Amino acid sequence: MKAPKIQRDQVIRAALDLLDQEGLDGLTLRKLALVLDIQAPSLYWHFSGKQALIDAMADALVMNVVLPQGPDQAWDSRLRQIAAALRQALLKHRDGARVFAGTYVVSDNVLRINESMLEAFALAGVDLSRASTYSFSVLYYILGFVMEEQALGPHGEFDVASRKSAFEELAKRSYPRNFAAREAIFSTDFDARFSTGLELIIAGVKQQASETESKAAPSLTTAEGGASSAKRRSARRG
Amino acid sequence: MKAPKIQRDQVIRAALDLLDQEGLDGLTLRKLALVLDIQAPSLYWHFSGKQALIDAMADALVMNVVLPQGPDQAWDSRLRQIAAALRQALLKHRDGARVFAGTYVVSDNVLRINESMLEAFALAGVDLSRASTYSFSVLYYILGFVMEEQALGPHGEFDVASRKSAFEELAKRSYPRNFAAREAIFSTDFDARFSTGLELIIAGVKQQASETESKAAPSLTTAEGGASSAKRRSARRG
DNA sequence: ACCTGAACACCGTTCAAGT
DNA sequence: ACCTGAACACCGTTCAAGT
Repeated sequence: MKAPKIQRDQVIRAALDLLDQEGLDGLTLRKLALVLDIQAPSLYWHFSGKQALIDAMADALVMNVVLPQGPDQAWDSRLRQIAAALRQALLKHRDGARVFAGTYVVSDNVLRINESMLEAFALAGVDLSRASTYSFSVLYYILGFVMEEQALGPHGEFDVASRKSAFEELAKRSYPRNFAAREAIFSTDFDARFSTGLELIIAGVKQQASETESKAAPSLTTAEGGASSAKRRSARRG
Repeated sequence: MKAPKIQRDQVIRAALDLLDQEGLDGLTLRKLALVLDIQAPSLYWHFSGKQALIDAMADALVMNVVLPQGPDQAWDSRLRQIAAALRQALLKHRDGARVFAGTYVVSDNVLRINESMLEAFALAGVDLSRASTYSFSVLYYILGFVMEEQALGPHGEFDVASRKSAFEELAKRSYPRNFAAREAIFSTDFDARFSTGLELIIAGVKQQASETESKAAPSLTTAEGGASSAKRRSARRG
C-alpha cells in the first residue's frame, strides 16, 4: 500500500510477457527468474507463491478495462460495453481467460468491474440480490466463452481440424441436431457468437424486469414496456 | 471400440476415487499407479498421457446424466432438468467442474447432453444456429457456477472467511453496491442462486423467441404469447 | 530490503526390456 | 497384450546464508 511497488510491477509485467510466449502451462518460476536475471527463490520475496503471482497477473489483466461513465447511457448498452471490454482485456494475453478463471481474486479491479455491472442492473430495475447473481452469470459466460475462444485460437491447445472430424463422425451416427448444427458449433466468427450469447442474457434481464414490473403496475404488459420504463427512470443513483 | 474395455474402466474408476481424496491438483500418475498396484509408466499403455486420462474422467463424470425423454415435457422444464442433472453430476466428485472445464472433450456423452439441449431450444422455437450458441452459454454458466460452488465448498481451495473480510474492507471503501450486495454475493444457498441464474437464461430464450415470432406473426405481442405458442407446436421432431 | 546456493520432495514422460 | 526399471528433464518450495 506504500510506495515501493515498482519492483513488484516489473515482475508482473515480465510474467505477462512470458505468458504470451510460453502459455500458462509453460509459465515457470525458473523461466521467469531467468528473464528477470535473478534466481527462482528470489521471487518468494515478492510473492508468497506461484498462485499469488497468478492472482496478481489476473488483476493486472483487467486493470485497464474501461467502464461506462456517463449517466445517460442505457443499462443494456452499458452491459455490452463492460462485457466487450472485459473480453478484449482477456484476449490481450495468451491464456488470459484461463489465468483469470483459475483465481477468484478479490481485487480492486474485480470489484470495480462488478460495481459497474451492478449499476447497470440497477438501472434495468433489477434488485440488488438478483443483480449480484446476474453479474456472476455474465462473468461465467465471458470466461467460458473466451476460454474456448483462446483454446481454439492460434496458440490453442488443440487441433481444431481433428476435433471437428471426430465431432462429425460421432454426430452423424447418433446426434442429428449436433450434426446439423456443426457449422455453427465450429464457427470462428467469435464476435458474432459472443454477441448472440450476450444478447440472450440481456433479453433475459428485460423479460425478468418486465415481469417484476407488471406485478407492481399490472397495466404494462409487453417486455418493451418494462425495458423502456427502466430506462426512463435511469437518472442517477451513486 | 471392441470388447476389452474392462481394464480401462478400472483405471478411470480408480482415478475418480483418487480425485475425491486428493483433489485435481493432488491427482498424480504415481499415486494412481500405487492404488492400482502397478508402476506409473504402465498407465501409458492405457492412456496416451495424463490429459487423455482426465478427458476420460470428464466423460465418465457425465455418463449417467439423465436426460428428458417424454415428448410432452415443455422446453423450459427440459432445460431445467438437463441443467440440474449436469450440475449434480459435476458435484458428485470433488473438483468435478474443474475436471470437466479443462477438457473440451468431444465424447458420446457430451454430444448426448448437447443434443438434448438443442432439442429443448428447438421446441422453444429457436433456430439451430442460435440454439448451438445458447447451449454453449448454458454450459458456460453451469461450469462457472459449479467451479465456484466447489471452490467455496468443504474441499474448496480457499478460505471463505478471510476472503469475505477482504472483500468487505475493499467494498466498504469504494464500492457501495458491492458492499450492499455482500450477503447475496457470499450466500451459500447455491440451489437458489443456481436457479436464479438459470431462470435468467430461460427468460432470455422466451424473450428472444417472442421477438422472432412477432416478426413472422406481428399480432402476438407479449412474451407470454411467444412462449406458449412455442409450447403448442411442441409435437415431435426427431 | 533484496537476493543466492543448495537442497528437498516431488512431477510427467520415454524407452528398452521383460513376460 | 500388459507391465517394469531406470532414467531424463524438469517442477514449486524451503531455508540458511549472504549483502
